[in-house]
Amino acid sequence: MRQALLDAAVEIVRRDGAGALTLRAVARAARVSHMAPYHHFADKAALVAAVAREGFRGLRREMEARIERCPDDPRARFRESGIAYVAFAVKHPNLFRVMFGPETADTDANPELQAEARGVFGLMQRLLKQSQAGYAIREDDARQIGLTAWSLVHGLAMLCIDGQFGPEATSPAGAERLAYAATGALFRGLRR
Amino acid sequence: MRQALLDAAVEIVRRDGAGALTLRAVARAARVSHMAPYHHFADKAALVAAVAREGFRGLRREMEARIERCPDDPRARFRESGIAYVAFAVKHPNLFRVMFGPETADTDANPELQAEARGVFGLMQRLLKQSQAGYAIREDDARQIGLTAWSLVHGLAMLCIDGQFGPEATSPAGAERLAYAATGALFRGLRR
DNA sequence: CTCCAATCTTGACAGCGTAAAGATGAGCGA
DNA sequence: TCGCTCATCTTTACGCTGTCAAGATTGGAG
Repeated sequence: MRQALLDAAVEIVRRDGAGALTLRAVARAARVSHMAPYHHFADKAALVAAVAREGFRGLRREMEARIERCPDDPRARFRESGIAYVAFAVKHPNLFRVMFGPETADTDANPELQAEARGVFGLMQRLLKQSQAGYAIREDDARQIGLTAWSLVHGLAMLCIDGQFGPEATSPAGAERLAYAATGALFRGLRR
Repeated sequence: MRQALLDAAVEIVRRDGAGALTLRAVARAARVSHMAPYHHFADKAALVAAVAREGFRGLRREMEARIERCPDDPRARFRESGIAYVAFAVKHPNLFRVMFGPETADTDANPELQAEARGVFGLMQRLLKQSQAGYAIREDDARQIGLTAWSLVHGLAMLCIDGQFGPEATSPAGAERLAYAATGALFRGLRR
């Protein structure tokens, strides 16, 4: 039952955005009374947090699937995880916005959600360290570089789904092209 | 009157976040009936867009003020504009979230807001071109580099105010330190 | 069989965005 | 001066929302 409600909530967010995510709409989709969800989620914020958690799990799954394409090149694995990050955002923009939306942000009271988010960053961090072990990346402060890389792909993802880069960036192909170029620039640096 | 309503709306967002932004609350703050705002804003989305526009103007003002610190170093000016971007987000997190929030994102029907956003990117783009003219940055596809830089500072700003970097990143000083490090990494590149 | 705890339902309330219609009042041609 | 017009503001009302309170159902432990 809880799973049915959660599935319905994710489906609503996917189709109509976070603004359409309503406890009553979820209850209707699950064909129960408008108060039934309260026996599985404390309040609306808890439901939103559960949706976000589902999103983080999906993001992590797609990142892990993608880096399996190149098991032997640590540097490419690190880079591809970032590409997958942007691709996920463009493929599931509404879900991505919920994952980093204001309803979710102040939920410091939700350690499970925070753990899931840290898991994504942890994956990138692990890939970065493996890249450094392969001597393909300078061994500067690993955390600082990880933060920089995360910021780059996160900002790219956000601006893509906000349409700030134009409509061509909202397609997976266009977004991935941008992500390849941006991560390449980060690897190389901007100097001549 | 319209300005009074808008000021009240900005104040509410600043203090209590976008969730507290309500047509009726704005009307109460301006001591008018709950329907008076409709004679100045078509609907709630228009009010939110106006608040976001105000935010973009403030962001641009802070960026322009900051780059005046170093009028002679084009490369530093470009970099400082990015630092100011992150600093603004941390200083006005609720406003920043409205500027890039979902209510604002789908408002492609609001060309004024879009123009204001493009103005911010245009400023960064201009500073980048001036950096290139000074031969301190390689003259690759300027738009691509601009997009990369914008993504980096935007993602850094978002993750800072989401608390993903921990509490120390939510202070202006901490966020600026992160922004210096991240932009430095982008300039230098990550290779050894 | 009984009882209890978990689960679900019904009903109510205030707050929200917004539609419809009435009130107010300043500006202006006669 | 009168009376019209139009922009502005108010009042009232509707359906939607999240949530509280209280009753109904039901399946398993004693």
